Amino acid sequence: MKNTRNTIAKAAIFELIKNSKVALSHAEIQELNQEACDRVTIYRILDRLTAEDVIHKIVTPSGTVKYAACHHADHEEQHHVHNHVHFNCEVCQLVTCLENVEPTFKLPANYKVNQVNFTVSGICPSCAL
Amino acid sequence: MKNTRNTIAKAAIFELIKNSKVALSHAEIQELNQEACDRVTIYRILDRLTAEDVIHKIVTPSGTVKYAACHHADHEEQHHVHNHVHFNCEVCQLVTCLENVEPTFKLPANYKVNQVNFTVSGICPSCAL
DNA sequence: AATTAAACGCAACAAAGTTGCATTTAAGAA
DNA sequence: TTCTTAAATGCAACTTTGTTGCGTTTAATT
Ligand SMILES: [Mn+2]
Ligand SMILES: [Mn+2]
Ligand SMILES: [Zn+2]
Ligand SMILES: [Zn+2]
Repeated sequence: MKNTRNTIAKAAIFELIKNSKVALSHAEIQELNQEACDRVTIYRILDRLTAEDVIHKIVTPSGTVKYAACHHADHEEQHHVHNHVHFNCEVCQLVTCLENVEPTFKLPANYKVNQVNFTVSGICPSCAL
Repeated sequence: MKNTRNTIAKAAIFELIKNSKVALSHAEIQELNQEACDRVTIYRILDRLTAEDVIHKIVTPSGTVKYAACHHADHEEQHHVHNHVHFNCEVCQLVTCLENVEPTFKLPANYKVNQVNFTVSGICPSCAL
């Protein structure tokens, strides 16, 4: 694996994502980070954190990209598959990892799975009241 | 429901999507259509066809948006839920609807589902050879 | 044929993401 | 500690993707 360095910006952005109860977009991260580093740097840090498997990328049906921390045990698996469901509320727009909801499905023969992206959109319990 | 008209451009684009074995992006559609109409018009037609439920939108883990024809029986349901899996090959980049693969999952109480987007990426049978 | 709102083209804009390159800096070696 | 070097950053420029406003065209109904 290629060498990776622990920089201030990387640590700060990881903290933001780890402490958030909901998935964050690039724009939200930039704002939360008080513009402490360049937009481009954030893109690159997000790519690195994703490659290191400490955060994962979520793409909603509307096309917006968000990031959330991984909650699997460290180094438990070489390359974790994020097969849990992400819920995207159409009202509050928040995206949450439903870590306990893991869909079961069976692909036809000879398909090799590397990554899954399960996103469900609708209305979350808070907005349903 | 709002009035919708059958224009030449709309019919042409629907044909392209219907006759394609794989899901198509906006850019691919524009090229296949020989630039016969404006980019903006294509965006609007895709929105209309999606609203009419004759095509559906697929967002891949890499963030690219594609469209595929719906294969459910016409008017079978008021608002069809596209709960089948889409496979995105990392080698050939093609996105295919696996109509027969419908994951089962159970959300916690009080979540209302309106739409799902299940995308699996990896290596397709053709590229695995 | 007349009417009318849907659809269109075009220009301008906005958001999201990428690339190249000079400069800075984390981290291991001396 | 200092030296070394490739990783990481900032900045500018650019591309790709999608949106909006508005005047004109056109499908569909009367
Ligand atoms: Mn995870
Ligand atoms: Mn369908
Ligand atoms: Zn909500
Ligand atoms: Zn393939």
